[in-house]
Amino acid sequence: MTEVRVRFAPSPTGALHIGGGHTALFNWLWARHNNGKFILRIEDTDLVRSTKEYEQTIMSGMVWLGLDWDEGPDIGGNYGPYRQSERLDIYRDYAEQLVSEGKAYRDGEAIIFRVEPGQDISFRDIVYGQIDVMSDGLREKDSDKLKDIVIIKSDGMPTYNYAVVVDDHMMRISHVIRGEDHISNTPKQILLYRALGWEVPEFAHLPMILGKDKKKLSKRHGATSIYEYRDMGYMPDSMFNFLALLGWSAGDDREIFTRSEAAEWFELSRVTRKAAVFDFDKLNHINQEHLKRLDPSVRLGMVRPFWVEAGLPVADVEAKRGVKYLEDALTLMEGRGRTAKEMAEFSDYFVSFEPVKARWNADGLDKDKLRPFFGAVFSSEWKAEKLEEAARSWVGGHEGAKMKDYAMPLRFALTGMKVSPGIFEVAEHLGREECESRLKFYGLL
RNA sequence: GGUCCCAUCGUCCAGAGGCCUAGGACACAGCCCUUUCAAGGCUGCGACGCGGGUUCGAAUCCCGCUGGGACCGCCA
Repeated sequence: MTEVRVRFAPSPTGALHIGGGHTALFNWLWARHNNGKFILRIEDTDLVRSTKEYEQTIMSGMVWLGLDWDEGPDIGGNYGPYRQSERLDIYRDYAEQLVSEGKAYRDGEAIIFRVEPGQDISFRDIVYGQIDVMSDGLREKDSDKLKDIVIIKSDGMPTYNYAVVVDDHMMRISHVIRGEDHISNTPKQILLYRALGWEVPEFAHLPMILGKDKKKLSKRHGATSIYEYRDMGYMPDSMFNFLALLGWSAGDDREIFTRSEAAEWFELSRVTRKAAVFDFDKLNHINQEHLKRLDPSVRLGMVRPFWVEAGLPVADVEAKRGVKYLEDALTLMEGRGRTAKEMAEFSDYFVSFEPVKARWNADGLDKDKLRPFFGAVFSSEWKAEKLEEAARSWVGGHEGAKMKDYAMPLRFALTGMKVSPGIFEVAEHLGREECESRLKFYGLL
């Protein structure tokens, strides 16, 4: 069996979007599953829209997702160059060859490939199966005229359908894995492979990703670029996991997995044919699951930037109480919040008293009634179990007193929140000194 | 207009003729747990688009219809 070589070939005319990330991901999975090579090729033949900045952005998006490539414009490889704009001579040479063989003709500066009728250009797609097409089907829009294929544009640049064939062949691509929107381009490319006398690679088309309204994902659906998800607090592991599940499954109930597990289990033959809807609820759930499984130190790394962004003195706290204090705070938060950003918002009181004060209001609070309770709690050893014990025995000793009537004010005073982890755990972690100072600030102690 | 593709719960996936009174996950509803909210546990709601075949038997195979989608650019 020949080596598996696949490629992701974005054009640097925009950021890495969800659809692109999905395609790149499946290529990566197939390469890694087969111990093959994953190649990054930049298709920058659209002179006006391509920029180096976008090329950079796309690469950093892939790095964020954890998709590393083995050959590419930045690291080179044996089949470069990996930027189409640097391969112009190659395209030119083969185009001239086609002209000299009478298979293509000139039209001004452009070179056009002649499409002969009556040819069977069917192919077998790994995902979609047999796709039957005749060259007679290649017609111009709203016309019955057969359409020849432009291969070199008037500006000297190759067209997509032509460059892709030349590059995939020369880069020894074994499997062309790309979006379903390319199925109808494939027969044209097969024509070119045949004219050039080259072996046709395997094709595997991937289902499209749709928005909630079942229309192709676009700006209207909100976040479409990968980075927006990073900024919202989604983790690359989750994004990877979620995207992998769009159009593929391991065949059983395994839904939460790592990159290497996915690579191990992945099979092109298990890819679905139906377009998939991008569902935020599912993404949220997957993110939450990954957030739960994270190492404390990694989790802190995810959440920290959002605390900093909110203007909280994270560095000070780290210096004063140690990194472990923050890590443990987040361990307490486990299962709360579906994104790192939410988790940061829900736990700000561990970092600073300021946001607590900002949320505070004393409406309906009977401080005189509360003080004896807090006094009893503070007379206990500063351990969650002991604190709870003290609280329960105080409540038990006062006719008609209910735990929630006391625990809730305590929670609100300490956190400024109506919801939090167990309040005695929170108190223990905050520490006696800090709790005392917070309660005293409000005159509750 | 032409060519091609798709069609199982609201959504993502299982299902490759009998194991399906169609399974799991998300979402939703309820219950349990409980100092709150999550998490967790349990229960419920909920789908094979329609019509013909083939077969002893069809979600699974075939045909038609309907409904979606992609492409038809000197964009990729």
